[in-house]
Amino acid sequence: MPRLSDDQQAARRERLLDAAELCFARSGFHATTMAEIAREARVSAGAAYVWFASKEDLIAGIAARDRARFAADFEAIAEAPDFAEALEACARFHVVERPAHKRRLMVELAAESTRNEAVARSFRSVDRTVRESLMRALERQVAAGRIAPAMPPARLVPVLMVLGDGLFLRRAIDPAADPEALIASLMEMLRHVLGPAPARKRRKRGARRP
Amino acid sequence: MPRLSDDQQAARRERLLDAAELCFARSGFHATTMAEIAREARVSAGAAYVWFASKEDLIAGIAARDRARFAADFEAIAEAPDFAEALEACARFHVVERPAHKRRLMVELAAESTRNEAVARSFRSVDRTVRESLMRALERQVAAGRIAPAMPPARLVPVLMVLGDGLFLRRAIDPAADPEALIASLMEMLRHVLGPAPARKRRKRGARRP
Amino acid sequence: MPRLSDDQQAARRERLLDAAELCFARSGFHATTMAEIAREARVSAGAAYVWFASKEDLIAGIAARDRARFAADFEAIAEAPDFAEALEACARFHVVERPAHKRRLMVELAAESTRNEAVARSFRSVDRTVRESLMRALERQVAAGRIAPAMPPARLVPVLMVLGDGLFLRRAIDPAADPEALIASLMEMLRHVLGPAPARKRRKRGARRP
Amino acid sequence: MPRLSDDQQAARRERLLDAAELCFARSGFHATTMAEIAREARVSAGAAYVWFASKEDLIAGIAARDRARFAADFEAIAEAPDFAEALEACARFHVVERPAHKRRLMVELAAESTRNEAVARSFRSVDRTVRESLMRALERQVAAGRIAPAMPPARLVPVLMVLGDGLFLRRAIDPAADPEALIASLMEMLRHVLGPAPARKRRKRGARRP
DNA sequence: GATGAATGAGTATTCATTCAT
DNA sequence: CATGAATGAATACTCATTCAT
Repeated sequence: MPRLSDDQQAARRERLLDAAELCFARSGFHATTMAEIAREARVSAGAAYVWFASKEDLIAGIAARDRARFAADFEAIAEAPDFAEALEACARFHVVERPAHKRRLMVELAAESTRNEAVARSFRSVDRTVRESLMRALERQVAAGRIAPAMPPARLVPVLMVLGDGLFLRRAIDPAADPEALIASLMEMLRHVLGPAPARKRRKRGARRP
Repeated sequence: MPRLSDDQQAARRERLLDAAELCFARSGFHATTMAEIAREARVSAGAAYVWFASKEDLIAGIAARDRARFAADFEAIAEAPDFAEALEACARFHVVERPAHKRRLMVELAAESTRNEAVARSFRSVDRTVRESLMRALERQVAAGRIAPAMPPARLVPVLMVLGDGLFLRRAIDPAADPEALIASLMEMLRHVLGPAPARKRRKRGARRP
Repeated sequence: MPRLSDDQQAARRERLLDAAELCFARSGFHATTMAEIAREARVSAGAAYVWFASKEDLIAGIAARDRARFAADFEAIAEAPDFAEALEACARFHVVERPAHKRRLMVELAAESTRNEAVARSFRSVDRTVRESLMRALERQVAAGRIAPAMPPARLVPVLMVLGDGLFLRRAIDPAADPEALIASLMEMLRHVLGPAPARKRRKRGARRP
Repeated sequence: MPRLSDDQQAARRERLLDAAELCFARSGFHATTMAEIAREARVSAGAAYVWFASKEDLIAGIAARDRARFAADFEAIAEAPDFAEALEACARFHVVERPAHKRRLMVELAAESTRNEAVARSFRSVDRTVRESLMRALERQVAAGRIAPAMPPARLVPVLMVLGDGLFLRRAIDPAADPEALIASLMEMLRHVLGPAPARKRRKRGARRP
């Protein structure tokens, strides 16, 4: 049979990952059967094994894709002109706009990361990326005199990451949480800590955003 | 064997809960077999079923006990003289002193709470307790003039909870995180937001916020 | 502790047998647990084992009691003045008046008799008794000139037993069967075969039942 | 392995049903393990579940197949030229020729029919078929003047069914019963009740019974 | 490459039975 | 004698994985 093109292969993988994500978020890794995933992806039971060596590998694949997306978003933040604004947009995207199952999946993955080395690697890798991106962003903004944080970036970055973790977790498991209100409150707190942009810079900002 | 006293019954349950907690934290709910738990508790395979109707019920039992402990800690905070200090002590206890498996377990429980209604109930219940305790604490401190938060308690409490969630999650899954440093940074940020404290500092505050 | 009197002991056994009968008829031997039986008898789980060595022994005990009752009924038939009448009364008692669970139990026991030697013994024993009683009854009635069967007693008795078996089984498993109609039809057929009571007795019967 | 043809699928089911029948008749439904059945059918432990949803479903499958066979036999009787002869042949087939385990199984199924709705349905369905076939047969024979029953078909049919039930049960659980003798006696009784035969034979029979 | 039937190890749960009190 | 907690062997059923077609 004709070998599938790379594009087709990638499409097959994506389709299985999508199906698996849905199923895993719905029932958890262990309560989800390979048969369910195959059904959701509308392929046969054996088909998944052409693209993933095992269920574990499928989980790892999901972690890798999910975390890669995450890392990319934070690298974008590092380049954004207004840090707080970019951070808020990113938070809103992940916590409000993305479908809920993505967040549930993240908690599942977090739990799994303590046992599945491949998943743990994905988490470590994205953590490093996020940390570095945030550091870079903060340092640039400080250097530019746009913020004056109440603590040095090296201490502030872990705090930002904890805030993100908490926002994610809370939103994933507490259906009563109001994400917009939470983001607003967190950003307000954050602006306190990042420090009001010094008075002398206001003009600049005022110029850009009248 | 005549009926066990209530104390003895409770002891049997505790022993099983302890064993289950260990095993669950080690391998996750689904990869842990009832046989393992029984072995860890040094009882027979069937013994668990004398005290818990099912594995699910055992998980729910763990959630209930864990969350109850948590709620109690926060009720204590509400009565403490110095809010920030009490909060910090509580954080340090849960995030530094308690054995690591309790934290891993909490992530596991969080993931499970989206599927197991009994676990979800435990989470909702402790959330309510924590929220109310924090509200009470903040309002008392504000009334006493010991803090002057940058935002009303009703907005601050969710922020505090998200901070706690994040601290917990980060500490549970990131072995590289330095909990003491994190707590210190978070408390510093918090003190910024809670506003400068005691009377001897009031003049300063009065100066800043007339 | 004071040894129970024989009467008390017998009462305990009867109570357990009654409970077991109910449970067994309701769910079958194997789906019934010793715990259910104990609960139904309002004794503890271990109590049954004071009076019966095992579940199997309990089943055998039920078979023995049930079949003994049956054998006694047929011995009475052998002594009755009017054979057909006595037979009909016996059929009506077992098939109409006795509680339905006794019949369901009998089917259960019949199935079990192919596997449980003690139960099989009970069945063989009652079969012998019934056969002999019927033989005796038929021969006496023939000798007395009250019946003139279309076939010799040695051939008729097995037929009667098959009729009884069928009546019992049908009534046990077919809720739509009308037992009174069935008995009437069977008796009518039987009277055909038993032969009309000789002419000289007709007046007597006619006198009794005008 | 691509999808099996319908024939192959049916063959797989038949093989499992055969194995299950043997095992069930040998040890009863509940004492038979799915592993035993699989071994008897020379397939793996999980294979049964590809074709039957559960043990219960397997039992129901046996009941359906067994009863279907039974119903077909009786429909054939309805078409036979000589009713009594056909009935006798059918009885002989089921009670003498078929392997003993089929009869033991029927008692087992009868007991189960009071608890397993699918089995009960099979019994009800075959009962209806048998009843209708017998009715049709009797009415045709009566109309043709070949029999003159001592009671109307509507009363005779239930009697015939009870006779069949009894014959089956007796033969299933009483190893001492002589099936040929039983059938002969029952048929003799039956011929009494069905009444004198065709006109052209009347002289002979009339000679015997003036 | 795709299919889905087949495998068989693995597991939660049940339950007859025991026995310390 | 009675209790009911404890035992541990037994079993229906599941499911990741394989592989013949």
